[in-house]
Amino acid sequence: MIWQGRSSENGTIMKGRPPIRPEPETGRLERSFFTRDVLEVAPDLLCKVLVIRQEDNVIRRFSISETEAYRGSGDRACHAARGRTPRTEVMYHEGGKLYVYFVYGMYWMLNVVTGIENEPQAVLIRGLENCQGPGRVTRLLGIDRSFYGEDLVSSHRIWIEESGIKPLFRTGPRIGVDYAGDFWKNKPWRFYLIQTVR
DNA sequence: GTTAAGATTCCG
DNA sequence: GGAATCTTAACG
Repeated sequence: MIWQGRSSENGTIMKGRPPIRPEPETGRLERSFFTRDVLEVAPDLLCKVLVIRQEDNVIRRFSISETEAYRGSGDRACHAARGRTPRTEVMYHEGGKLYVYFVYGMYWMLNVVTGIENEPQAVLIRGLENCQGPGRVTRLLGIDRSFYGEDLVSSHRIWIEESGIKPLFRTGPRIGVDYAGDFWKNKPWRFYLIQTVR
C-alpha cells in the first residue's frame, strides 16, 4: 500500500513517502549563539554538529573541525570590506543565517553569519570530520546558491546542534587571503581542531 | 559591455 | 607550478 498524505511542512500532497516528522531537535543552537562577535563564535563552532536533511529526507550529521573568522567592513580579507552589495547583503543581517558564495568558477563556500544587524561578520566552514577544505565540504553536503540566506535557527533542511564535546584547538593565519595585506593576512583567525575532550 | 580576480582543488 | 571555470564587482 502506498502512503499518501499532506506534508506537515508545506501542505503539498506527497505520495510514496512517509510523513516528515519533526526531529527531536533538542540540541539546536538558537539565535543568541550566533549574534555574538565572530571571534567568539568561530572557535565555539568547533565540535558542534552540522545537520543537513538531504532531498531524500535522509538526515546526516557532521562535526565541525575547522573554521575561519571574517570580521566586519574594516577587515580587508572580509568581502564586506568592499561594501554592501547583493552578494554580501546577508552578512549585514542578524547572526544565524548562511552566507553562501561561488568562487574560482567551481566551488561554493559555506559561511555562518554572526554578530548583530549591520555588523557584517561570518564564519567560513573550512572542515568537517573526514573532510578537509571548504570546497570539499559544500560538495559533500550538496550546498549551493539555494542555501544563501537560509536561517539555521528555523530551517528544516540545515541547522547546527550542540554536542557536549569540548574542542582542543590551535589558531593560525587565514588561508588564501594574501590580497588583504600583511596586517589582516596575519591575524590568527583560523581555528582548527587538535583533539576532543569528553 | 568588458575585464580582472578570486575565503580552491586537483593534477603533473 | 599551473589549469580549470564562472560569478561578482569595478570600471568605462
